[in-house]
Amino acid sequence: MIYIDFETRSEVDIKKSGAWVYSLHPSTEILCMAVKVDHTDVFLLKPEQFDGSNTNLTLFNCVNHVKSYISNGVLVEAHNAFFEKAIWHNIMVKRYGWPEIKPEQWRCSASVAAYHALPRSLGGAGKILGLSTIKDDEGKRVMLQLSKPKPRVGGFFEQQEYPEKFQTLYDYCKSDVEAEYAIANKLGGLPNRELKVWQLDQKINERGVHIDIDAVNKSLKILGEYSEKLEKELDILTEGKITTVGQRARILEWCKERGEELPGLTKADVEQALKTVEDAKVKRVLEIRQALSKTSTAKYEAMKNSTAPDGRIRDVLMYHGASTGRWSGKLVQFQNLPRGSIKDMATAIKLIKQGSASSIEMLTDDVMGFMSSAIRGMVCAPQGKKLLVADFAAIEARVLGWLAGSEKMLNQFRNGEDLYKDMASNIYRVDVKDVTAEQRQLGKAAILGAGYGMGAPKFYETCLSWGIKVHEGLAKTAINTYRQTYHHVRQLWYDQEKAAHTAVRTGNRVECGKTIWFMQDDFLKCQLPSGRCLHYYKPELKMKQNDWGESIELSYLAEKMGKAFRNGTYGGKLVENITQAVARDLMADAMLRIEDEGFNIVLSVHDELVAEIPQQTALQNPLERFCNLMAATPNWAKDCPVAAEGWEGINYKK
DNA sequence: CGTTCTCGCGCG
DNA sequence: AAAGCGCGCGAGAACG
Repeated sequence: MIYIDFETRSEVDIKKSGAWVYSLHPSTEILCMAVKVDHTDVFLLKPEQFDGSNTNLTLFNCVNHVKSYISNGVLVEAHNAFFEKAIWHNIMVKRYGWPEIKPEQWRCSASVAAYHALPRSLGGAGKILGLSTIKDDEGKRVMLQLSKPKPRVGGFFEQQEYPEKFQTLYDYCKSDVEAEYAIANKLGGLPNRELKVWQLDQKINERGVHIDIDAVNKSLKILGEYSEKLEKELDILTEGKITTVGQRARILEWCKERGEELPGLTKADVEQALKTVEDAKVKRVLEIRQALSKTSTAKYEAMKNSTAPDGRIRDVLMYHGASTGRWSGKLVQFQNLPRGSIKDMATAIKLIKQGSASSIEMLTDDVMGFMSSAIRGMVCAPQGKKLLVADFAAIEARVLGWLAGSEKMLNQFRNGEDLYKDMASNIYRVDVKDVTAEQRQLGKAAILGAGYGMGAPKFYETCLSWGIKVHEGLAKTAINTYRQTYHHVRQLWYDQEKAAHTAVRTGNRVECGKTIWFMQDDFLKCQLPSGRCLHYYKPELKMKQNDWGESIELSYLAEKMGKAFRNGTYGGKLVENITQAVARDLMADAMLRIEDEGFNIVLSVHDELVAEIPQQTALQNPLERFCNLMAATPNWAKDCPVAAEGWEGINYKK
């Protein structure tokens, strides 16, 4: 195994453009590369040494050895390998003529850390694992300094001028490789199945998602014109006291001065206030706040910054981004695109491409809403191709029913019954055929919300935030009805909590339904039906005083913003973790099957898959095949009622 | 002036 | 038997 780490510099902001666009830019340069071969000492190469010159004999031999190892297929590990891959392919190979490293040779220590539910960052993982080779803050500071142009004056810090800074950088680079090695030593690699999943993740990330960049540019123009207009109005309206809609404190203060006191400025607060506010100016300010608070502009900016010359954005999926194993998003976060309400996306995009705010204003008075709705459509199939999109139907509810062994719920899904209506009929004690649309809404909220132990007060709040009519008594009835109807689910909360506690207390292996809890090294592990494990680092049981008395709480070590803290957990939460994790495993399995059959996956959004295929294909009915592959269950979930449905088109939409 | 923290918002 | 959960990003405020 070879461990590597690059330090680079560029005019491009990697945070904004992503590693791929960064690595393609002509201003991007390698400052140094640290290499460790197995357990031998780390050595450092500067660019002028990449061809073997300017070195002593030892280093010269090292260079040649590493090149031949790589050509012979040795494994290469990096921390967040996508970055090293991009630099390798676009700079080491293209500029310096080094051999390509094949996809199957790469390993990533960050993905291993993430698999263990540890911090993804090198420093964070090293720190929480108690490794001695932790990152030095001074080194990091210097790295950040040397990696980008000097503030204001421009130009880079050069080695001749700042030899000490460069020495700090070289040491930092070498220590990063040592830290990477230490983490790899401590945690090992991914289990075989997960290695396959990670390799697929990399394939998808390298393929990228295609963007209609012309439409993005036109959208930015429209958004710019329109928000400028509204901000000007805001400025005039408030006599310069408020200049942007993000000025939370100023807005609240200004409203108060005019006799309209708001509890806050959340979406719901503003909606509520708009109903009652008398003052016309306050009303207009809130309207503008509402219109411009949409995150759409930022999304379009992010797309523009990260789209490569070939029209694709790469590295938008983060493997095992959530502790449950779900993917999370990067750069343009494609996991939280607004659903939008545009029916005819193709026509909407055509309109946007005409590029004028006024023509959209003629169509709708909610320009920002329209632009926000159109974001999904920026993702599109390139020339000659089309998108296949499919999603799992109510996957978490199905998995929960399956894990809990609730025959009632499983049969409802197998028979294609409407669970929401049935739930409503039980809550309101009316016949299923008499359930009103409004009653069904509450039934739906209960099915979606009550599965992980939510109590009546929280359920009441949740319903309100979803705009569902409810009162405290009704919320209580709904929660009780859910717990009675699906009592196996409730039982699962208690069983999982007990099993986890027992495993921590005794160190024994504890089977619980379809999962197995056990301790290994410093982790409490929960083995899922797929064989993958959930991880809880350094678990502890402690007495805790609650509203309802004293009880034993399970907690584990987590990290946020570089700070370690104990995260308490309990039955409902564990069941949620397991359910989400199993749904993710079904997705990962589907992805492997689908990619294997020649569909090119470009996005995965928890329960939804987007793939590209040529418009002309030999396949009879590609969409049907796609959905069938997605809904097929692996051996470990044979009796889990999974269903998928989809559509095909040029522009992505909901 | 740059970094860190918090809040709010979008999705599942 | 009481507790919904999982993310990332942008913007402003707070901090140093």
